[in-house]
Amino acid sequence: MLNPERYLVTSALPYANGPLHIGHLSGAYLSADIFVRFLRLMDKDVVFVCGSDENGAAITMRAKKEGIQPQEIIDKYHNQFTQAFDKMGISFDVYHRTSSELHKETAQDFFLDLYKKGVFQEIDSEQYYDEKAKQFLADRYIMGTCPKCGHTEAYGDQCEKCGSTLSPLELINPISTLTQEKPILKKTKHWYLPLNKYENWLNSFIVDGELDNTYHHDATKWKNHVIGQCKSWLDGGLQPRAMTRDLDWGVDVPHEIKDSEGKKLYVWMDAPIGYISATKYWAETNNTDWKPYWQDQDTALIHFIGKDNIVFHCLIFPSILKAKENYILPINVPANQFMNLEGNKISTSKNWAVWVNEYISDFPENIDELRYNLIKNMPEHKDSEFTWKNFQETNNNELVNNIGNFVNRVIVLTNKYYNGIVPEFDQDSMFKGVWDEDFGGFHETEILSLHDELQDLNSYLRKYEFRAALKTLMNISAKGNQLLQFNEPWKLIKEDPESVKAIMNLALQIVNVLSVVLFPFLPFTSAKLRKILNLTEITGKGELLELLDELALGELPLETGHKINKAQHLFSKIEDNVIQKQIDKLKKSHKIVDLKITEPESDNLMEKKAIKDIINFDDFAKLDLRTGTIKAAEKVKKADKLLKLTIDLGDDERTVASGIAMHYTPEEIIGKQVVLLANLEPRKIRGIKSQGMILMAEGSDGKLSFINTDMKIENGSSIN
RNA sequence: GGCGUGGUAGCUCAGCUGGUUAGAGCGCAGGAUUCAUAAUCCUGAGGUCGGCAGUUCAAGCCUGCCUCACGCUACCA
Repeated sequence: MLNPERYLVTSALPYANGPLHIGHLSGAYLSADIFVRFLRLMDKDVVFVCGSDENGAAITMRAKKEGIQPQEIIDKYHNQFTQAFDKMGISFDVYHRTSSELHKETAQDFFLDLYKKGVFQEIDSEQYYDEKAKQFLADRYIMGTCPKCGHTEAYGDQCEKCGSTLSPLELINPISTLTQEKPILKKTKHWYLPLNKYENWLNSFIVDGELDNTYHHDATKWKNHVIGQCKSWLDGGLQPRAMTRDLDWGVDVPHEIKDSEGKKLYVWMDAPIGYISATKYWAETNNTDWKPYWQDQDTALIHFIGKDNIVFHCLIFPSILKAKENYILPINVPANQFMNLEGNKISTSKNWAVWVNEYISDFPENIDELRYNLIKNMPEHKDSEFTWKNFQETNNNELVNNIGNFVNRVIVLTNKYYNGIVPEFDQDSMFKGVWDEDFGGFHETEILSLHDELQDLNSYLRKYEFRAALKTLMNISAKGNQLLQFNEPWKLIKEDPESVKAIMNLALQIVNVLSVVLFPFLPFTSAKLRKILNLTEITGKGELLELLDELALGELPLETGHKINKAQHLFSKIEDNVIQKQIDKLKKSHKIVDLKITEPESDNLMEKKAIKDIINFDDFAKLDLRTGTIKAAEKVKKADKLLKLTIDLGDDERTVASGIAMHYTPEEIIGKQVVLLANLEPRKIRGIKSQGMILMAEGSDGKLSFINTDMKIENGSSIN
């Protein structure tokens, strides 16, 4: 599709469960916004959709924790998101929400249609059910001991301590967080999308860019890490995925379907359809038809996301659309990697982040300055890093000194020499050119070079190379500075005022060009500059296309005789103390959480591990507990968490594999006295025959500690 | 351990299907200049392209092994 008739651009739906940080912006929103603004400048038909993802168990969890209704949570974050995106200049055509009726209908229609087509596999499985609360438990409503790291407060879907993905059935001692009761296993039915059936089809879509042996898109233009991750999944073989869950907050599985009571659509069947419902909402409010944007083959669909969403948007959602039939698929998914902050990963729970709403209130006049830095460091191909120091440097050295200064010198000189009137000039005037020094400069040839430069910028943006495009923009302004420096109009004005007119006119043309191409990147600065130039604001109605045409024809976009306004600074320097304050703030808030780590995680509803069922003395007597000393310890190869220990039990010696490598190094535990459960059935772990188990106490932060005797006691002593 | 992505000047990164003395921006050093927010312009220093081996007339780019970072995954009574 070389020249699509229209574009539909999406940004990942943010989850209405916590505030936005700069990582979100640099991942899925800024890139999409630049692209969309660019398309508008080129007079393309484009719709930019997004919205809040407001369903799922995590929202009810949070509501419960804060003691308010889920609706209040989603309203709070939805409003916060709307405001943050608006202030940051993210120019969605529609920002919708998945709690709306329109979305529910859309998602349900989708599901019902797939159901009627017989796409789903109905699978009965056993799931945890809370008899007291009379409901099936979502993964998030079950807590228990993580089978992988032993963390006692792991959720049914994930252990936040070791980060592993779990299924509720794996949890040891599961507890319902609703009632603190032990849940029972009960049969439940769910509908699965047989992704395995789409494997070949997906493979040619991803690897060759072909759909049913027909060209769809240029797969070589997709980012390596996107194709790489998809291939990795495809090579591993896809499994059917449940499209429904036993949840209490979300879109109901259509009631027409048997056994659908109490079941909700899972996020796969919910969030991406939010793009479609958002488009419908946009069409309704604009009195137009949504269908061409999702069903016409001449529409280019582009998903902007972070790397965590690749599989979702490249494999699962396309499969759903394929099953639905007559929907178009993305021509590209330019996923970004992650942005780190001051040497560490951005983390919401550790409060290591620059929050968008806080930035907005701390720097209400410096929105474009943040946009600039985030674009300059956008993690397009690998993880990148934001530092406040770098933020200050790019602002002071590039925005203020390069572009801001150039614009200012031109405006000041124009006002000084020509009373703010764009001067007429002689086309034959010659001066020192900046694009092609060999031939010397004529106004006309320089304008053509400027035109070429804009074409470069244009092609970078088409390729989603936003860093390179931004650099081209800065290069135009650097050329402007050279033009002034090479020709020194402040000297020349005395000897050759006619050439100065040509030079200044050219400089003004460059400034005018900047006011247009700034629009996708720094929209607020663009508007400010247009005011200084006494021109109408750029709104994205084909202005760049028009500009390119005029330049190619040798016409002057900024007409001679036009009167500009007085000079005004586009940017101002950011001082050290301001930056230091932000760094201090970041470190301080981080520390507070550090202290908290020793307390129970605030997210956990279950404060303490429940006492287990009563056992009788005989049960206890079965345990043979012995003291022992660690004689040797070594890391088990090919396993991150395992240590192979040799325990001295006096007259006996045991080999034990223990999952403590994340907590202790082999060196530091040799010689330590421990308590061993000596009559545990031996088990082979990673090729090692493990004969027993070391007793460990686990703190609420998940830290492990050896159980020890009060005083030194001989090895092999029994414990009662 | 498996899979994926990345490891290029002090910092942040470009380097297309392998082809002459490896590039940019920032920082640094020296010089020029004053219209401009002590801004600008010029020049320069600085890299055995993560390591080792191989394929080739020729490798930053291809192959193998190793290593480090990040992500997914596995082991972890």
